[in-house]
Amino acid sequence: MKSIDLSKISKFFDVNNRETYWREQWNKLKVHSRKKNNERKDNFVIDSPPPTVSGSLHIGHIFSYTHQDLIARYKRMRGYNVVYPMGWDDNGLPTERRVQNYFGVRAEPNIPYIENLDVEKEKERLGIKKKHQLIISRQNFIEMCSLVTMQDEQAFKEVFERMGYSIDWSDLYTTIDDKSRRIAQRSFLDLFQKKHIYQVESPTMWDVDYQTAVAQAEVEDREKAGAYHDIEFIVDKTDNESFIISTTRPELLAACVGVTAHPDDVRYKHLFGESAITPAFFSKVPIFSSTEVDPEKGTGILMVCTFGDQTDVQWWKDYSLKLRQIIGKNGRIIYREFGAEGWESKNPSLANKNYSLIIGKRTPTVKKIMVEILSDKQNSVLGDTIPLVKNPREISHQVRYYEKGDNPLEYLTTRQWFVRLLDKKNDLIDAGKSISWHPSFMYKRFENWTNNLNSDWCISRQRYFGVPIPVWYPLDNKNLPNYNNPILPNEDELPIDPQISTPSGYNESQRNMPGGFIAEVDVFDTWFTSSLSPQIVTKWGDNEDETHDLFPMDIRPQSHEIIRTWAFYTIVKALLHNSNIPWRNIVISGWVLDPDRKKMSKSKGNVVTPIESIDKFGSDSVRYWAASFRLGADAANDESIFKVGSKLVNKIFNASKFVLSHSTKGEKITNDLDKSFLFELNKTYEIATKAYEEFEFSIALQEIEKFFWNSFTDNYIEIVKLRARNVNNESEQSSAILTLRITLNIILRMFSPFLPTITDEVWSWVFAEETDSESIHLYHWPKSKEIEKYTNTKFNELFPTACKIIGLVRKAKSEKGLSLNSTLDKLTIITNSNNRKNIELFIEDLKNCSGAKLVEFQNVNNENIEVKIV
RNA sequence: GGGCGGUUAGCUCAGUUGGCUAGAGCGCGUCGUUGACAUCGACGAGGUCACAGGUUCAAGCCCUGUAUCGCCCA
Repeated sequence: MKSIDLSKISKFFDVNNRETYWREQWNKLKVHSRKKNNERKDNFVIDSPPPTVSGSLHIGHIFSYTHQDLIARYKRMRGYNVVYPMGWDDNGLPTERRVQNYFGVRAEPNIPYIENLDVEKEKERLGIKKKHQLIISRQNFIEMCSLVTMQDEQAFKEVFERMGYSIDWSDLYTTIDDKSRRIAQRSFLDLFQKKHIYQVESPTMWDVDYQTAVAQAEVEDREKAGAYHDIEFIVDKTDNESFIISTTRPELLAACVGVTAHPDDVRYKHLFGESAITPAFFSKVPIFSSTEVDPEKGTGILMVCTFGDQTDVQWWKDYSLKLRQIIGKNGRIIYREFGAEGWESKNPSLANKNYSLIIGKRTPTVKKIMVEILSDKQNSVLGDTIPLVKNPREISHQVRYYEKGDNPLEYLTTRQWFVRLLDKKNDLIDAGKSISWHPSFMYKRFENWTNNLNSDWCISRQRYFGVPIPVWYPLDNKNLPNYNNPILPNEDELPIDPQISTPSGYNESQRNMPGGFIAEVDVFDTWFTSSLSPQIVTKWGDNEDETHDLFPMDIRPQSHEIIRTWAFYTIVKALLHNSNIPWRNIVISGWVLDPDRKKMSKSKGNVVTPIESIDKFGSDSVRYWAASFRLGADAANDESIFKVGSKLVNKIFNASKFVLSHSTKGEKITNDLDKSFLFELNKTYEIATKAYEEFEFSIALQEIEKFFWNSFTDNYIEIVKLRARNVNNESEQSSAILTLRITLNIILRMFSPFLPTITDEVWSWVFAEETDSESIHLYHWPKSKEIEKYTNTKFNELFPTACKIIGLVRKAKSEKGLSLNSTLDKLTIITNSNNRKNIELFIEDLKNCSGAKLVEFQNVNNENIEVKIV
């Protein structure tokens, strides 16, 4: 039996140095490589989140990626072929912004591609100043995005490796690479063929800064200051009755197409069916009733505009109102002419004079101008009273924003592609129910979201760095596109960029020509691609398609704020493409909060990067911190827990030195106390394993740690220390040494998913050779028979009893001010005869550990145990 | 307004189907080091389990309500 020479092992564990060594070693041994063509039941597949690679990783990423890795490492030890891929999400707006600033370029549709583009030289050639943007093709823009993201990807990978994540890098993908583009476009073709996709020109939420449509999932409400403007309208009747509407959006008065109030509202009941005339623009609009109106709000009667909000859109559809769109794609008021068709006015010249004051302005300015216009009684319908009946009343209200945007969303009528979802709510909820959510209450978030969906999924974006929507449209003889008959590519041509590729049956010379074709310029919503992470990893539809072996996947780890996006859309895609759930389990990590309990975010400026903590405490300690929180629970970025982790690492290092410095030729565990101790180990093993199976790794960690520190180092080692050195009783000695080594071996394996570096370090001293397993991470999870074969149920209580007595002796010594290793002339144990019989089984260990020269018993008829020392 | 989660020691958190005197780590106090470890060990102080009712032989845990913090959605 091999043992170690204590004098050759350093006093402290050099974390940083050994981390580097072990990362190289794991790569060499291919510890994290998965096998292909394994049967589904032997694989454990993780649908790991591809981080957005614009910017840097923060400690919150490390928190949740550690949770995944704990599961990956555990399952690998359980004998599964663990498929743990990684992706980089480089697709989308954050990258676009960076590239624009970094290179000073901007993409636009219909710009020719330039091979080997050198931005500096091209600017010089065209005489463009350095700080001005060069307009380039989408393809060139995508190439630059790839360049920029590559640097981040390298940095991310280094942090992930430093943390010891057992990712199989051979499955790496990026959401803009050929494979992802191909599969995203294949997804589109499949959904199109299955008639889940449609294209329509209709009011859609629009961000005026990014100038793109956005989906419901990307919208957030923000509390903003606003003001009610009370404006007088006139009923279009001979007696000139008037009423006052209350609106927070006076800038849309020119877009007013109706007036509505609650059907039961006695104030306005008699008006339904009549028409009203707007001030300033003198449009005649219908007055109708709607139960959607809250009579308590404002004046109880309101104007309907195209479009102020979602209900305006609904009223517009339900009551077939006119379309008067006045806000352009850039958020500025566009040119309109009152008096023209659709823009009828009782006083076109005054209407146009007023309107000319707001053309080209943005909404905040328009609000102010409208207040001025409406403060002039000339602009009232009858020309006699001021239409703005009182000063605007300031309020605070919820305003809808694109989550990445700085200005409120507008509803613009544009042509967009949609995936039909509203008819699938029940199927989606059923799918969500058949997935196990960890923690289970997170399912409610999904259910609420799905139930509250109010629009189909808008998947087209008017952006550049994304996956192109793979369609063309035929052009008629007047050069107008026929959007109803899109031309789709063949599947084997994918991925394509319709601005570069030619549809079959056409020549490139027919591009943009009458009778020819025109390319779709939009790209997909980034979620359209990221929601395919399971299909991308399994290479769905490709030649080496692994769907059969890997799908549905086992777990989806993620955090809770993207349940409505990433989890939701992934469930959608799996349902529509595979008629299945994407994964059996979804495992949700909480957030990392700063010490003030605020969520870390770049905008708050409270982001902490992990590198400093890893340098200071070592990655095992950072992993310890992440592992000590249960799923779904938010965690504070608390340095004191990193410290606890590094203390544990150190303790493992030292205890292992002690245990492995002993060796024996014996092979039997004969001592009953040793057996009783192993029974305790078995209990810990069972609790930890069960917790792990339920992804409750924090409980597993807590149990293992408690056993290691309290039972093993503080008690068992202290109790058998002298016996393990006693060469005069070989069988007793070897029983102790074997117990120490078996226990250490099993504890190390149970700790190894949490603390992969220190456990492999210690494993390499002796156990690697004994087990013929060069890394602990290649060895299997402990099996209960490894422990149970040594236990003997008859004396299960011996070890707890021994701990109790040792505790009492320590307390007594402490109270007398004696040092713990002081000797005692006599130790008296006061208890009943049954306990006495048990204690006598380990009386020699007890003498050794307490320093007592003599142990006496005092018989009482009592289960309790008390001690006296002299 | 609807939904979800939290509220336990000075701090960070456990407490699994109700069951002995409510736990851990950190911090604090006292004491202790020549052989695994001072990045250690021992002992100790510290809690009306947010509040109010209720169910029960028994409630931190179950029920009702309230307060408060956070999140998701209108």
